[in-house]
Amino acid sequence: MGLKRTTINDLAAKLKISKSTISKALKGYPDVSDKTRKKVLRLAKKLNYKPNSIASSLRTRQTKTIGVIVPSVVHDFFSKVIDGIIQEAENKNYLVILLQSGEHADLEEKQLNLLKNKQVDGILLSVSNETGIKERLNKILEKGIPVVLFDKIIKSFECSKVIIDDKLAAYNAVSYLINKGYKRIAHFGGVLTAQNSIDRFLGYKQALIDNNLTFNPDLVYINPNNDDINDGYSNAEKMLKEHTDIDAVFAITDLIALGVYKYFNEINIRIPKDIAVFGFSDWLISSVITPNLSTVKQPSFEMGRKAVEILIDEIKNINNNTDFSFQNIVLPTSLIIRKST
Amino acid sequence: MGLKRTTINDLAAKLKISKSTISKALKGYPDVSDKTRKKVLRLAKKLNYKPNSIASSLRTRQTKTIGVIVPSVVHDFFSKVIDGIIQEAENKNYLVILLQSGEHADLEEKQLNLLKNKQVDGILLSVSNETGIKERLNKILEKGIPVVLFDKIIKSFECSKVIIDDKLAAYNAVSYLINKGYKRIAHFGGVLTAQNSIDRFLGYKQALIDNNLTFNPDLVYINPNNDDINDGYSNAEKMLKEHTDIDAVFAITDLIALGVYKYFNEINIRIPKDIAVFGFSDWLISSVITPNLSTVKQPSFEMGRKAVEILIDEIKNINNNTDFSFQNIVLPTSLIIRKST
DNA sequence: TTGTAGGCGTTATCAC
DNA sequence: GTGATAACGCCTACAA
Repeated sequence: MGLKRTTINDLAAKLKISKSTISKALKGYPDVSDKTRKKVLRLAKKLNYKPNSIASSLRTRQTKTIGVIVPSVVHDFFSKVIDGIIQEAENKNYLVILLQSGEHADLEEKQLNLLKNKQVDGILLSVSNETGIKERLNKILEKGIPVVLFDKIIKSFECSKVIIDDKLAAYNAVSYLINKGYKRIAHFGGVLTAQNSIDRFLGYKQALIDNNLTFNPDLVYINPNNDDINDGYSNAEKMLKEHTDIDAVFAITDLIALGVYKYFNEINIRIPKDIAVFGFSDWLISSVITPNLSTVKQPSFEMGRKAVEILIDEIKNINNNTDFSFQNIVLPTSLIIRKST
Repeated sequence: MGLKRTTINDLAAKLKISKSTISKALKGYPDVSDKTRKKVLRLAKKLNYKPNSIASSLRTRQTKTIGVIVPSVVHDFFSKVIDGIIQEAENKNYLVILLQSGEHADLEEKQLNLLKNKQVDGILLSVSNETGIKERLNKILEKGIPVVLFDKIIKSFECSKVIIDDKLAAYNAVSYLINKGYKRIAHFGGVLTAQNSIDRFLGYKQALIDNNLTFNPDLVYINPNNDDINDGYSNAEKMLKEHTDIDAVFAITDLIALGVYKYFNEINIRIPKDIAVFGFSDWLISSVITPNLSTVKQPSFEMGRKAVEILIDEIKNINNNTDFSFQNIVLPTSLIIRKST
């Protein structure tokens, strides 16, 4: 059976060279003669030697692996972020362990511990909507392992972050609506435990105020799940029961906007003629539906890529005992204006 | 500095108990007295002891980690499969390392080797469209590590597989079109190096033949990238230049169908009145576009879940030296009939 | 330039 | 019920 993989010891035995020399030859250390290096390399190839990275990890305390936790993978935005993460990690010779919190703080905590036990070199996290994460994070992450938060962050947690300016993006979107002449603008927001929900709400509110429109809390509808079309659907129904003069909806995500579309379609409300709709995130779907949806474009792939870049820099700095300070990267967004507004 | 994590040795030193006993106590072995077990557990908790799974892996030759390679993560279908994979793996206390081949056989091969070096306990793979994979797979995977292929498989490679019956699903879809009265049905297929492209094409062809319609190779349009709307778009344009009598299109994926939608919209061809369109995969988008798209529903989450289940069974069997035979699981699909046909 | 020796943290075997 | 010892495969001072 060829079941046993060849190890450094096997090479050493066959070649009658000490295993330290083998190791050095394999890793291209300068203090090995060309002759022996070649001998080693040749046999290594012949016996199909592959380093056992577990053994190496135990010894060097580096796994060349990062852990990633997102609320969900089945998600246009997060899947693109993950794409960026995996690709950049691979460029830098890191592997990615992926976990989904499902927006549950308990699971998130458990997963964080799993990753630590697995000795990942660093963690990328987009936090769940549940509250009280900060204290847990503090406790779990106090010891040495670098963490970079992206997209869904906790402001007060001290670490590097890669985000967009949710407040500004929302502000711009709503300002655009106002400039277009819409005056009774409802907001279909998220639960206000999540920082990005808060910021998008704040941007909405500020845009109204700065444009001398009154902010009316009654026009704010909370969607328990940002990514559930049904939430948008039922809030649209609710809104139209309570108000007859709405002329635009600013939704926290494209999926909520889609729920609005669905209900409006059913009762023959025309978009944007009767009521305009603005989304957030630019899901694939948004450019294809009729009328296609105006939305906020987020740099998803780049967010993942950048988060990895920062994380790996921090890992290196820690290994070299180099001082470094946390970064707070704010990636630019843009409005995509289409037919729904 | 609390930088150093507490180890079994620390516990042993503090408690003046040998580390072997500590280890046993920690893992709930029966041959440890209640008294010492409690002592150990208490101190472990107090010092926040967490096992180092790397050390354990080196010793036990089990990493409790599986590797997964898919063509792409930004993909409605694969993201759902991955969801199923991660969740089932987590249920069984396995972690998932995720990699994307981008349909490149070279990268795929490199990644397979990476995963092996990382000592993953098993691999889940959905192969790329490029050819010649089988020989490479044989070479890479000859030694002991179990592999389960899913969705995009290589028929002749000997291992367990989790798939759908692509040919039957396509056959059913096209038969449905024929029964509805459509007679000049074009196929927008994929490159014929991929088994599922081949099978969907074969299903299309067989349905025509069984219903006494002539199969015309000119009505088959190949899309280099199954998931590129633009391919569907340009083939739609090409098709209408070459044929004026087409009354239905059976597309290999919903995204190709969307490309068809896009072109038809631009030149005011009405779906399904002028030409019907049938998709494959039931992307989220398909239920929302106008007219919403008839398509084939695949059990994506379940496919991932089942693949993990089989893989972990095989891992266990190998560890126990139990014989087992490869499974070939064919998951059921169904037609979702909507407004586009 | 090469080799020796020890250890990373855990687990398994065997003796006490 | 407990402990001594070795081993998993690799890396790295340090010595020769």
